[in-house]
Amino acid sequence: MGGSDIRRSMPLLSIGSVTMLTDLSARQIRYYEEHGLISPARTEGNKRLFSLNDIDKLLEIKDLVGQGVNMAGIKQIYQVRQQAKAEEDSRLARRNQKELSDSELRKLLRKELLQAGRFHRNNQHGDINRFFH
DNA sequence: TTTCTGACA
DNA sequence: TGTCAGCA
Repeated sequence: MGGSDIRRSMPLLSIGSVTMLTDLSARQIRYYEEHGLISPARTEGNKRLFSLNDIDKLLEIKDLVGQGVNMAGIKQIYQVRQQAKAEEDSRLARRNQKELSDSELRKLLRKELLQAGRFHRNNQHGDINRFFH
């Protein structure tokens, strides 16, 4: 995820601009929104504002439709896509949690070793802390 | 003028 | 999906 995602999700295009950019009809664009394929922002006057991400998505949909894929098919594709996304997220979450656990473990080990060292005389071989971050 | 929602001779 | 109505 780049830091420029905010720019690509910035709402700025009217439906008129989107029809010119995608060559899709306003009817189609609204239809795809009805089916949850896109979620453009709204102005105070309830006008739709599309982002560059929306444009990309609409172009993908246009391709799929061009390949003869119907609404049900397109929905399935996005369903699978978001499911894979969710699994990836939880995978990363588990990894991050393990890293945190390792960090806690290292902290604990250092404490134990330092305490054990106090039973001997001053570290004649240098600071045991050199083994830690 | 453009966009919005709803409906269908 | 197109298109028209009636609003804002």
